Amino acid sequence: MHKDISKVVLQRLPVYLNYLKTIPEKDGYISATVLASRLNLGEVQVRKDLASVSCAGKPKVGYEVKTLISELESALGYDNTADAVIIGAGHLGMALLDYKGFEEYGFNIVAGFDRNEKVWGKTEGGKPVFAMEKLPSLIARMHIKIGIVTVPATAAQEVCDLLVENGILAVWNFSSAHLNVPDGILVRNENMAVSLSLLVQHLTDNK
Amino acid sequence: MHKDISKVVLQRLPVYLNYLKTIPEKDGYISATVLASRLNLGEVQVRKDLASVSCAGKPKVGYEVKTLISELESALGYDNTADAVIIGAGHLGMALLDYKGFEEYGFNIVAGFDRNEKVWGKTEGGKPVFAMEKLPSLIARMHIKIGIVTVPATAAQEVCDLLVENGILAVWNFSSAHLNVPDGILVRNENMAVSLSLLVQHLTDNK
DNA sequence: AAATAATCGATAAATTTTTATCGATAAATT
DNA sequence: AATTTATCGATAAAAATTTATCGATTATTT
Repeated sequence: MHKDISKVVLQRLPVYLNYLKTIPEKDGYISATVLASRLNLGEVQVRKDLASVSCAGKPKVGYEVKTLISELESALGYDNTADAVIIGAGHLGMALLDYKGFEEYGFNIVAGFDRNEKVWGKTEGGKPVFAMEKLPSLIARMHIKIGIVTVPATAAQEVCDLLVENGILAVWNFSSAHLNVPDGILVRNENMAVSLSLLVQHLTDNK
Repeated sequence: MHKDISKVVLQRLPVYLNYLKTIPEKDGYISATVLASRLNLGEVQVRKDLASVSCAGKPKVGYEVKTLISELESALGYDNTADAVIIGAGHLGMALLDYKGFEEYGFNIVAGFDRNEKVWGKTEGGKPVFAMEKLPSLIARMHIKIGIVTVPATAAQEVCDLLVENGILAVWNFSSAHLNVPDGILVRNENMAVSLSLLVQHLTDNK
């Protein structure tokens, strides 16, 4: 079986998956060569990446798109059926609540939570937004291990503490605050400015 | 001067910067050792990363936080403000329009654009949302080079083409669509599910 | 049926990134 | 003033990642 796929490869796999779903060859075959040139990647790199997921490549024709897609999906979604909650139902929280990409990768955002009762109810996508008070019982009942923090920086630590108290093991932090957590709790910071920064860097380099 | 900072390092620098801005030692010194343990990174890695930006580290005490912050900021190019526009004023677009992190790091989202006239006007954060028709003139007048695409996947290519036609050089794509662009145009895809996936991976590994 | 062309997948080389080691240096201590 | 301690920064080693090479394989063409 295919295991131990490295981080960098794991980050590229969705690119392939994403692209394969849009191509006209959907019912036929595609070669690593073609895929590479379409995505502006190295031919060997693509072949090696795909090898970590599939062994159904045939010389002269390449990979059957259909099987490759399902192989990528299972590799990415394998063991990933994880539930998560979002704290902070502002624009970003709402956007993530309704983000369709998660389902595709086996993630399920169960619900959002917010202090402000004006946003309680349902999102456009049909996800519920509850009062903060309901958080502990829901986390416990559904054995949720992942919390997504989309509150303002000033409230982030407080929310984080609450999550940890209630048994959350991993925190995905969208606020700009640095979160202090006990050992064993994983924090991943998402900084939009970083991504934009890298984009701009590239822009000024190539000139 | 410090040049040729690699991509991986470039991605870590904002983590340091971000953290340094929040610490109590703001007016004093901090060592790579302490910084590393606080951020759960390798001591040597931190020292090496900082070396690519600063040479003001003093044995026994470490780096002066104040200077280190400004060295990081200038290395990351946060002095040079870059303007950008957002196409698609749904929840995600709105969230990005009002995202405070950008300003803080020297980026300026000038305006949002949307087909739907119901969202024209101002965001909560005071950023304007215009009709699509106003896009070409605004891009031209303000010499905007960066476009952020937050429309549904079905409209993404069309929007991308429009941006490119009007002189945009870099596209930050939040839709799940694969974008075709001419040579010389940079596309960066943001996939939320990938980030979450990496978080979960970590979670299941360490157990 | 044989020759040709395209591509896979494995192996190897090159490059990049991470981690380890260690002497030099500056503050703190004796 | 000498000694100890903590840390830097440079150099080296290890590990991971990317890129190149090449024989094997399979469809296509002759």
